[in-house]
Amino acid sequence: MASTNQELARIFSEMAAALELTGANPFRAVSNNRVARELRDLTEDVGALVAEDPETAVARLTALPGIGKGSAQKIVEYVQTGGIDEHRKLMAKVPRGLFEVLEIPGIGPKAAKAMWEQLGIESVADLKARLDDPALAALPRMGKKTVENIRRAILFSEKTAARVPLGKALPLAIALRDELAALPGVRRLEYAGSLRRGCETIGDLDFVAACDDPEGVRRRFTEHPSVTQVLAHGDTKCSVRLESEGVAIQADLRLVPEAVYGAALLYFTGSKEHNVRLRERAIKRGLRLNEYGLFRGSEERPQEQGKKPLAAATEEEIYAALDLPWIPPELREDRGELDRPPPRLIEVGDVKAELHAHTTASDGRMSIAELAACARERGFHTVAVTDHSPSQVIANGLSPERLLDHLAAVRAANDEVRDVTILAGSEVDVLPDGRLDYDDELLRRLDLVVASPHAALRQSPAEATARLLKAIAHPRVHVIGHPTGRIVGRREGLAPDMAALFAAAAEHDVALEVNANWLRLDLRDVHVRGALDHGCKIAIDTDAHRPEHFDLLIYGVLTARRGGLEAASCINAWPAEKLHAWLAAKRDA
DNA sequence: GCCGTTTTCGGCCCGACTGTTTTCAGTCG
Repeated sequence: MASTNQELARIFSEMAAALELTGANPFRAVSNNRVARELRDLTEDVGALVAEDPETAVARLTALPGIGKGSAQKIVEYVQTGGIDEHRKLMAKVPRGLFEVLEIPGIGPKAAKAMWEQLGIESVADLKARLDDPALAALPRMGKKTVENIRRAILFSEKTAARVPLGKALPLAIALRDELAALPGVRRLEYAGSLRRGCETIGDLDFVAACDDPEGVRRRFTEHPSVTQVLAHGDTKCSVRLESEGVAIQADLRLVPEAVYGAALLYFTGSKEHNVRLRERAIKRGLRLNEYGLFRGSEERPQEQGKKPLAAATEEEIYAALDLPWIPPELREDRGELDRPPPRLIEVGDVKAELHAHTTASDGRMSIAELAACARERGFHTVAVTDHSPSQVIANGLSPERLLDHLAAVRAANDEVRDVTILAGSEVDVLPDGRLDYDDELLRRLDLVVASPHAALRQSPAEATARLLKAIAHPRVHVIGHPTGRIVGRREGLAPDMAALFAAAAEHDVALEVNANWLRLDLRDVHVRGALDHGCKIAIDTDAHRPEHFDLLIYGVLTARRGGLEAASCINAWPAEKLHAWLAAKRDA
């Protein structure tokens, strides 16, 4: 069941779209979108907040950047009455189907409004039916080519998911990057955009290149075998649609002189909101920032006047000229990163333990020895065997008797190996009512207990909160595995009051997992931030079922970095002695 | 609608590209 926060975020987004479609002041639309974004990222449950005390809730909400008195009142109105009057009025004016028309690349509010008002087009279905109608091409600023582009955009959107999961986009981008970077004359080339920021889904691939032979790189890019359509090919920027390994995605390449590579990389990495903050900061200092560098003065296109930028070659020097330290891409989301010194974010190399992995005893493909070998290959000091508990029938969950046998096998394997410690653990189901799937006596015999919700993932936020709070309070639990059970783009999962979970996890000294599988990434980035603010410990685990799953670690690390995680707060990055002592303390308590 | 080391009113980031137009609006990132 969706949380109040997410419901409200959707409503504010809808109001923004409706405002655009009715020709309202465009800044009002921007503003509503900003509120939607804050709500989406907020880990406190506004429903609970308002229920407790509306006045405090308003104060708390207006303290958030981008939420003013007006929007805070609307949020209260929603919680108290179940709806927002202005939203209802806007919805009565604008057909719902128009929102999906607005989603089509190339169609903005002006075009959608004209189609709707002049031709009565109220949905993508309507639009498709009118594609050959001359009246469509006759609309202002429309024409044959524009209509053709719309037709292709609709076809493309029908066969591809709106956004591609990080785990599919990253390997594709790395392959393309390496291929382009190997061309003669290429001095710098990197992927940028949401991919470089490590976002959980990717809208399109962005590449920035500095090279001696732009034409050669441009040609290789636009004529690449995976390209299905060239959308634009200017001197400095080209855009294509490409399909590869079952992934269909747009890709942009920006070609720049090496002297301004940093400015272009910064610009193309975004986020857009982070860039806006940087430009505002530049203006306050009498400077102007664009993709060609940081310039003195406020004249437009200073690079065309032959003016020399104060900084442009590297991101570091641009941040420095704005009196800022270099900010890691994962933090560039306009979530206050300009107002606090950036942490020394965790890296893949910091992780020295895998604490959530499966063997052939349940649904994994590795023996205990193979699991240990994978850990050793990566230089880990510890790996935990955490097979499923009986409720996971599909996953061949272990009965108490089988678990006891398995424990003995793990301890025997541990005696056989050097330089890796194999821990005997379990991924125990958190049952719908919050009880665990093994009794306490059995749990006491385990080195590590990862408690995870697998079933009843549609229960209400209140039930989910109670369920997970109970698991967190259990004295034998070390880690809560994939706490919400969401699947990126497919299953919403539980929507508990995350702030309440963080407080409890901090109190009971339970670590919260970032499941590194790119289908999960659960906790998600904003949860990590919230958990750290509460003083929680974080685990990053791959939930490995096969050897190659150990390679998923990067996705968990990127997500954790987006939440601001430092190695010290990640139990997988601790030295062996510290980790083992922490685990044992919980068992012996 | 939000916001304020000039401001409680009047601003609100910046440039590339396309397809429409005869100089630029719309869209995108």
